[in-house]
Amino acid sequence: MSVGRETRLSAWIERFAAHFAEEGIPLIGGRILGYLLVCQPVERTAAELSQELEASSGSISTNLKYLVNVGLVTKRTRRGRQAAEYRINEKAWTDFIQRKLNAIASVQLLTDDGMRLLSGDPERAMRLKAVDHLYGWLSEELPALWERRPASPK
Amino acid sequence: MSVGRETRLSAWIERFAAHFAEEGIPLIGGRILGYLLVCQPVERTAAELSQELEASSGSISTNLKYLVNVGLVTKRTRRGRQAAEYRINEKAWTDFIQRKLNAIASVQLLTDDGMRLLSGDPERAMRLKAVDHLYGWLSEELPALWERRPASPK
DNA sequence: GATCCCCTTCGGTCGACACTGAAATCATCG
DNA sequence: CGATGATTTCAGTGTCGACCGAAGGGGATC
Repeated sequence: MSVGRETRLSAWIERFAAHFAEEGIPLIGGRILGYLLVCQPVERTAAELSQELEASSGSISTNLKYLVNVGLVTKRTRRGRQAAEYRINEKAWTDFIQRKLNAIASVQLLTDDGMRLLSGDPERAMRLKAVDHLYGWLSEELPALWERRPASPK
Repeated sequence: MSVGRETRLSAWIERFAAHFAEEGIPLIGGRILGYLLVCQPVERTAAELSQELEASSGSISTNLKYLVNVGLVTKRTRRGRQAAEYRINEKAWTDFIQRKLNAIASVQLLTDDGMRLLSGDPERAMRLKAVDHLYGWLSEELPALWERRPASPK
């Protein structure tokens, strides 16, 4: 007997959340992200998320606030509806990833400052130079690569 | 009256450590890294690091073990010397960065699995598809970019 | 304005992890 | 083999952050 699609999807959501937990996103935040990526219908209220994901209303609220803040989720309120509806904002994933790439490239600012402090002592600067060289290259190439990113599929 | 170079370097080390602390590397581990990148002479014993960085011998030991493990620092023991000497391994920075890039690209494995679970329901898969598309592109381009990385400067 | 939901806020708990310092371990040398 | 000096191990402490659930506040409907 095979497991149902929804069961497998919830296992997938858990894997999804686990991955982002390693990157510092709270587990429940990751679950919300994964869930909103595959749920039907696409919009959910906080109460629904709380029930589906078996998390307290407080945790849902905190994490939604965070996700809305970074743009990965959008909140929609409607007149005549007391409950706000939340949905994934696929568009924001580009910014999300760009921030990660920038974080890597930004080390170059650090190594650069370090090199300045060691100017006049090339011998001593050798170790830092090797690292600076690599990050210098990345800070050139990563933004350039990013410019070539494809548009979203239709 | 201007501050000395060593004072400014220790401030730089602190910034350096702070950056990597955000990426999950313990503060003391980051300090060791920064310090070993600029110290003169290049090799230090655990006891010296403990004194210079004002950290307990235990913390130094734990963090050196971690740094040696990921390859960023190498340990050298010498006959006739009870104290091991530690130094930066500039070469290992490439692997270190590659792991970061891989971590980003590896999300594609997740989105791919998700797409499989939603096959047969293109409507519902639309949101995930947008994200999968982006990560698919990254998982092509990042390794390709990495292949073009420059050799260390002489 | 009273009622009813729903959401957010907030105090409190729990677990994880960095760090310390002392004790145990290990290697070298007399 | 004992002494010495260095490192690793380990138990204990403190901090931080995720999470919960109850209390409070804001809309919407009547």
